[in-house]
Amino acid sequence: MTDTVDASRGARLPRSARRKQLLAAAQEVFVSNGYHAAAMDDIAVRAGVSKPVLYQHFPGKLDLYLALLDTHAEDVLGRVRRALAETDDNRIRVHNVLTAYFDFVDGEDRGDSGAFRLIFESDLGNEPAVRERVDRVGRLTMQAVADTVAADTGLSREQAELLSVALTGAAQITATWWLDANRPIPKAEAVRLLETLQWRGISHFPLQGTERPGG
Amino acid sequence: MTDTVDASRGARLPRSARRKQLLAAAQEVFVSNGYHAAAMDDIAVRAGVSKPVLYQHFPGKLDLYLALLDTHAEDVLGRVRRALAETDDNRIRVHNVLTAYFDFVDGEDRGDSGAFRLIFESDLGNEPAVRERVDRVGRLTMQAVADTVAADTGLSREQAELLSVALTGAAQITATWWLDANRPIPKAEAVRLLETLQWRGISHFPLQGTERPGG
DNA sequence: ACTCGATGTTACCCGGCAGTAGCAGCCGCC
DNA sequence: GGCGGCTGCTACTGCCGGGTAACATCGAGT
Repeated sequence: MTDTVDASRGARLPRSARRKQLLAAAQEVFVSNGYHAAAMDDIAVRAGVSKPVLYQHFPGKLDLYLALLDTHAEDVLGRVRRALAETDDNRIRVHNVLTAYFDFVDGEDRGDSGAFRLIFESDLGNEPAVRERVDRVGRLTMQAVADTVAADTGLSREQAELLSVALTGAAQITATWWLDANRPIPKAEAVRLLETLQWRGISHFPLQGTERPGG
Repeated sequence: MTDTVDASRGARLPRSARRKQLLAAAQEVFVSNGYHAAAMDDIAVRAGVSKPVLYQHFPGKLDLYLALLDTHAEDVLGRVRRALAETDDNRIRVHNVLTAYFDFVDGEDRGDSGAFRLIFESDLGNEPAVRERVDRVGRLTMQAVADTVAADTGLSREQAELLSVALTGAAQITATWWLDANRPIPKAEAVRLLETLQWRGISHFPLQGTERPGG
């Protein structure tokens, strides 16, 4: 998108501005190539700068990656928590959480091209520091949802967590799929369909005995 | 688990037996380290053999990985398709698909330790050959479900596909989470809970107007 | 028991890339 | 107006790991 390259090759920049620019360049390269296929040279060139400059701002490749990861982890986490806190109507909560995931994935507003892939599709899950951060996002969002589910259904904590994983996981997977499929239907419609699906599924728990065979 | 190493260092084996053994060793290493952190030396040592033997059976690291990927891709795909074909009762279909995912992930019967991670958590998604195979599994399972959903709900193809992604995605994510959380509840109970959630969600589509606010 | 080919081994090559040493130019400050 | 330090660059090192060349060993057939 933004060809930051050769616009200002050789120009001096204050530290904080340079840092932001490097992070932006790194994000583009990491997102489009993944961690392993991304060379530090690529990132430097992308930022219109040479490699040692990168090392003046970040001690190593992993640290650079983690800095990005942390930023976006806080972003999703905040969105989901706000989605739940904004109301006490559970149906609206379902709606808001779905919207949160779709907005996060669809970085239409921000220039943020595909930052969500760093978290949802990292190719560095075996690095402990990365795994810890990725797991943390999943765990905390799930628990935020599970708090409500457990409180309002009377299910055990384990049961509530399983259902919450189903709800947040579906939101994440569908949002990603919707984007990769080039937005086959409008965002609002996608959210509305999923909201109906999930609300019908979760709203009357734990009433048992919905036996109704046939197709 | 099975320390195939040094049991028979130096022993000659017929080609097909050796090949199976190499695939088994490769799977263990790829699963526990991921593609990038797995060295061909590791795999060879794991199989109690030296590196060139590996190259007598597979032209390169990627081919070895793809061979494993193909095997397990067919496995899940077959399980889900059978789950749908075994009945025409849609509620049982939901049950069967969930069971298919949980059984696939929980390789209790086979020695198959964590093979599902190769497909659901590959760290080589940027390699086109890998991406193609992983996408194919997701796409075909989704479409198999979407065929039924579209037929029985009257939704548009795009809408049916979105909901199908939600259903299969939730099955995949919850099964993986359940295993990683060390099976917090029995498999049958997890399936039953999710079956209820999903069946309530999907069964009466596309009836609109389930307005019922409040918590 | 000698040969021949399949099976294995040791020991190497070499390319890619993270990280670094040492040099060059720009700017403010006395 | 030249000196110091900050910003940046070119050019290198070192290592890890995929892939290979050349040599060794076993066993079947005659």
